[in-house]
Amino acid sequence: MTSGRPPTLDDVARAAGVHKATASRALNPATRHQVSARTAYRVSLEATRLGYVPNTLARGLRTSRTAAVGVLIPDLTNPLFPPIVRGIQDRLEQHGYTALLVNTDGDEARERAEFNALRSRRVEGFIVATARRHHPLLELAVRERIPFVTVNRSTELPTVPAVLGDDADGVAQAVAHLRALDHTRLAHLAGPQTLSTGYVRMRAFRAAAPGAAVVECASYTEAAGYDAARLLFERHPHTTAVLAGNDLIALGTLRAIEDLGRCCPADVSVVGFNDMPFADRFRPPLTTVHVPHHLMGVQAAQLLLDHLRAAAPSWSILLPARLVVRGSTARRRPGPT
Amino acid sequence: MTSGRPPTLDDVARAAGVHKATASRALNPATRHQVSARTAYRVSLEATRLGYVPNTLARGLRTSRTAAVGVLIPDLTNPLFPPIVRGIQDRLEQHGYTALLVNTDGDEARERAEFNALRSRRVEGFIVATARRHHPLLELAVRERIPFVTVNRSTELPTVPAVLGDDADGVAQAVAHLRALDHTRLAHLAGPQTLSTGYVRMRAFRAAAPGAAVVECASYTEAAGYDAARLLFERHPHTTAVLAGNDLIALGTLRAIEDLGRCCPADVSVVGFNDMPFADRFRPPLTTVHVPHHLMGVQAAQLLLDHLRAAAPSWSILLPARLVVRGSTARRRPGPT
DNA sequence: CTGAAAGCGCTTACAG
DNA sequence: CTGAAAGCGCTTACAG
Repeated sequence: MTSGRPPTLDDVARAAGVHKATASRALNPATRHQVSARTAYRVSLEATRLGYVPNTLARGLRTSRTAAVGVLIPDLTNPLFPPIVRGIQDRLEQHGYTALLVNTDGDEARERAEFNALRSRRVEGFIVATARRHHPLLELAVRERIPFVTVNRSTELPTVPAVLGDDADGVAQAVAHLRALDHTRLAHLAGPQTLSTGYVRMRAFRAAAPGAAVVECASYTEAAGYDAARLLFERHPHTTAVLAGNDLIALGTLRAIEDLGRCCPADVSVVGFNDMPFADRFRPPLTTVHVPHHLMGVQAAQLLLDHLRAAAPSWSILLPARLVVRGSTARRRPGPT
Repeated sequence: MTSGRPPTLDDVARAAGVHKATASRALNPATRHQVSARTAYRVSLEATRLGYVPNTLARGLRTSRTAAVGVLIPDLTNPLFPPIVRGIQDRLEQHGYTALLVNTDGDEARERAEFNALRSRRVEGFIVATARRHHPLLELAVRERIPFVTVNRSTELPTVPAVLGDDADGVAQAVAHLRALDHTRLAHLAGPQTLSTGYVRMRAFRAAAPGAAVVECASYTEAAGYDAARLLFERHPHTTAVLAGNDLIALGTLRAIEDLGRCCPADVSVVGFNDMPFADRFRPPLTTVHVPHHLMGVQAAQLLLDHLRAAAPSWSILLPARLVVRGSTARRRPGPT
């Protein structure tokens, strides 16, 4: 029954008594009409009988369309990325495409190596979640006219389509919320300024709260958030409200607050960014800016797909952000301060 | 500078003044020694100068080795899977392999379609995290001698290598912990019995706590955990300790306890399973059985790789589970019961 | 409507 | 050490 190698188109053709070119046309929905109904039927029958699975590599070699795209993310275990990736996969799959996913861990050399590995698999384009504001590899990609879009983060090259959350608006909502709770001594624990998210959120914060304290975190991690928060409370002990660069930084901030013998939200309010999965189950439940990550992935995939079909100039997409108020923010306690 | 199509091996060969067969040998580390040092150097030089990226599809077509494996998971946004996938990717990458990842959402038809799509890309084998105890598709894969291993869950076919956590031991530890806290009215909210994890944990619970209440959840989700917990407390209101089938079921249980006006851990202790990311940040911090998911992925990838190299009969791997005690379990309150 | 032929970009026995 | 040739499994103008 099962021979050593999987059946080829030629095997199917022979079994159906036709030439492999005819079998090819019969099996491809786009060319089926070029073939008599009877032939199409016989070929399909033999194909299923033999368990024929077309060889995508061979087709790709011939047509130079692989129906694969590369997806670059920093780290899949960062809770931000699974929903984005899932959105990408869902939309790609609808179009018969496959995502080839790689982690870069923020390492430039590794990113370059992975990028080339993906090119050697002849992906038709890239979805990039690792963009930095200045990004030599992406400059190269632009020069070589390699189709790509960025997601969540952008790069400071013109003409690169991006799918982003409306970070500036999210920050404005967060600051307005804290103001409405009577907080006057605000601070921002900013994400890395090499990343567009860190930069945009910080600028929006400065615009909304001129003169307020800002400390930059070394990375978007709980540990970096903890360190930055310690520094912040050392320098500005009377801070009563913190806008964190993202939810992981917020988690680090919560730990720092606890270690300092203070309490969130009684003494200090904390707002995160992203609304990561299970943020509502934390202690305290995290007030945070929700960004529609799954949708972001879907839109990024769609944008790339559009780009691949028509070489037409593409646009960027800004998705709405929305403050979600939970337990980590409270009215400022009227006190001696 | 940049022509329309990417440079081929023949372009490089011509630029270096040799035949493409020679260029091929020069560029492949395994055959470089068949070529003079001078030629090897010249070819490499031209390759980098032209920005040559070998076409993996063409190579794969010729050698029938694609250096790709398919990975089947239920849903990437389930927090259990990112660490496993990351482990798989890390080990695969070390060997120059790539993972092709697909989500099945527990849908059998979809799984079959994805499976065939992956076969059409000529993956060399599969890592399956979607295994059910009875699994027609995997039976087919065994019959057709398609190399695969299962991870986290197993299937009831002999000869299929699996990488699993030691669930039975994890359950034993959890029950011992609850007993040590004086709990006598234990209950288990079991995972689906169609899955090896649900089945094995339930059997281990029955063995450790004969006669104790067991309710099966419809799925490994928070919602199903909530429903099952409501049912449990209706039937067995005096339950003081619950072992949940996994952490998501535990989260549903916590919500049910709250809705019933009771308190965890004061009234009811809850133990989860898996130690999902940020389980320590929940309210209350979740006592749970830690399973080394990243390592699990690494081992699964290694096992498949071994399998691909030597057709030798392979083995299974059982990784240690370890109870992590946090805030959701406490000594039973001496009361009127 | 169908077949014969060429070719996508590689690798690898086979000669020399 | 190097080259010429065949072939992996498809698709697609080109004839008929």
